[in-house]
Amino acid sequence: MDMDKLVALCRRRGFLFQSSEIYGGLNGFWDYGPLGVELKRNIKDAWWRDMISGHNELVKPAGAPTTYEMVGLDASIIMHPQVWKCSGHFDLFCDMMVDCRETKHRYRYDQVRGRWAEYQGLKVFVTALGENEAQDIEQRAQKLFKLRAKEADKITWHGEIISLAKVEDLSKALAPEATEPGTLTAPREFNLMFKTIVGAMGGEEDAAFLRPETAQGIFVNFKNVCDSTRVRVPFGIAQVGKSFRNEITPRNFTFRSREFEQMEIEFFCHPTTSRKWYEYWRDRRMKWYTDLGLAGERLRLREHDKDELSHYSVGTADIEYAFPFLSAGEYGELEGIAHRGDFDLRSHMEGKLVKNAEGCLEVEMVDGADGKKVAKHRGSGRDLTYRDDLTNERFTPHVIEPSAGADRGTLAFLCEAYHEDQAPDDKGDMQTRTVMKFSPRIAPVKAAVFPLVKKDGMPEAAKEIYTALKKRFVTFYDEKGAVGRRYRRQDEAGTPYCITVDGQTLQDGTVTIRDRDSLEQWRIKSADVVEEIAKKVEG
RNA sequence: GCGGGCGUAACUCAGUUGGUAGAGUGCUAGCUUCCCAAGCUGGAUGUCGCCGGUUCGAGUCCGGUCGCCCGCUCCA
Repeated sequence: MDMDKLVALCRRRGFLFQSSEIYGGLNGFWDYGPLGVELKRNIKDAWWRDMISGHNELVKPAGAPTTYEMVGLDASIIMHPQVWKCSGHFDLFCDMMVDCRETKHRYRYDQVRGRWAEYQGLKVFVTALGENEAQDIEQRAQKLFKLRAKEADKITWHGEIISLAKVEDLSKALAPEATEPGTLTAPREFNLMFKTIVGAMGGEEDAAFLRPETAQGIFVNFKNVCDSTRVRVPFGIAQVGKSFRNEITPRNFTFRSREFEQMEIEFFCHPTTSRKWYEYWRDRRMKWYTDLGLAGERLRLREHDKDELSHYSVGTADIEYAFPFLSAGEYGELEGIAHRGDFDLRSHMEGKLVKNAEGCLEVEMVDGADGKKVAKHRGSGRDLTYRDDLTNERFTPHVIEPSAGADRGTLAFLCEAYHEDQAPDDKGDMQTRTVMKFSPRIAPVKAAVFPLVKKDGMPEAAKEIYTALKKRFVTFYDEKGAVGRRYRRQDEAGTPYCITVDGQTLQDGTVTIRDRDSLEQWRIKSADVVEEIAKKVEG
């Protein structure tokens, strides 16, 4: 499938527009048009219904260890800045970076390390990356000074290996992959989170951030939900909402946007059953996509390798889609299902966590004012543990996080739906037909109603059917031009069913109903149209 | 962020050595039409991405900027 054709169709038919287009557009931001908003809403609604409001806590679903409860939440986009410090986003997303003009590589300013080397009056701060930094630094210094290995002792070394951040004059620094000194730019702030100011008179000390993920709103409300709803572990809290990240390179249509919408679940369970719950959610979420029509070879479930896992995770799987804009064999992430252990709740209790030498999580400490070690980012100090009031056991729940991208999902459904096939025109010649084969449940428009010709009372009969359908479904009415043209227009919008009033309708009260994919038509009573569409769309 | 390519109607694209912008499709009005886009007759549409410069005159030349595509980089 040609991505350019899909992009053109999305614009032409009103699925997606570039944000602020009349002003030249804004990179990384997109608007959903009249058809797009219906599609995306249908996807979000299906998710909410299937995961939360339609979940029956009395029945154990297939594959689940036990019954469980699901509730929803809608947290604010701007939260207390400490949330992002404890979650780790602040340190990770607000680094100072330096760029190398020669190699075009970018480094974290404080992570580049090196040592002062001097030879024949030339003093250079030689840097290196990786595990063998001491050895690499020596070799790179030799190379820079054009010395043989046996002449290595002609280099005078000053001080120990230190961070580049402690070097004042970057023009004397040899970048990790450069061949000459002085190629690094001045350190620049690198804000992956959107910064904003709270308060009309606020200054820098009132800085806050637009959330880079919805998940933290759930974690910080964990206790509120427990205290107000009588839910018992295991249970999940779900949330749909906008998140914001300054992506380095927004690209590939809406795939990597700076403003995007997430559908996230944080599922809280007992540590001993967490592995089983992880497997349950991984499989459940995969099935959700296939049930909605993302069923082909382009969709896959991929378990992360051990070394790919985040430091706190004991298991992660991605649901991925082979988007047409990716190279053959490459997949883009639609959803990640992560086993996060007790990392998040502990972070908000104790403070920002890091892995220690033994591989255990502990609060990251820094030197305080009086020389004592203090937490780098202090937690809330609130008790976020859970007490099972049947067993009286108190524990920090483990978390399974199925985190889906609503825009990425929408884009995948658009890609999957796009088809071109051959259909005969009124002369019997084959013509290329563009058809969006959405599953009826997510199709933006469920049905279109046409009078075959604009006379003989057909428009009146058609309008009656349209009015009845409109009460329950997004429906489209069209009486203009040749009926074939009207069918084709609906094909491009992905409307699964077209109802046509013809001469026979006026005699026996039946209409034709046309299937978008098979082009088959059959007759039903016009009084049965609403129920017939309901059966097809709602299953 | 870097390098390369590109930006003309809703879409796909023409537009010569600088001289006031065109086609097809689509859209639209009417007619025709009892079922799958190209039957007939009309109609509308562009600050030529944006800003500035050169010029008597810029879609065309120059600079900047924004956006898109490709390759690096980045992607919790």
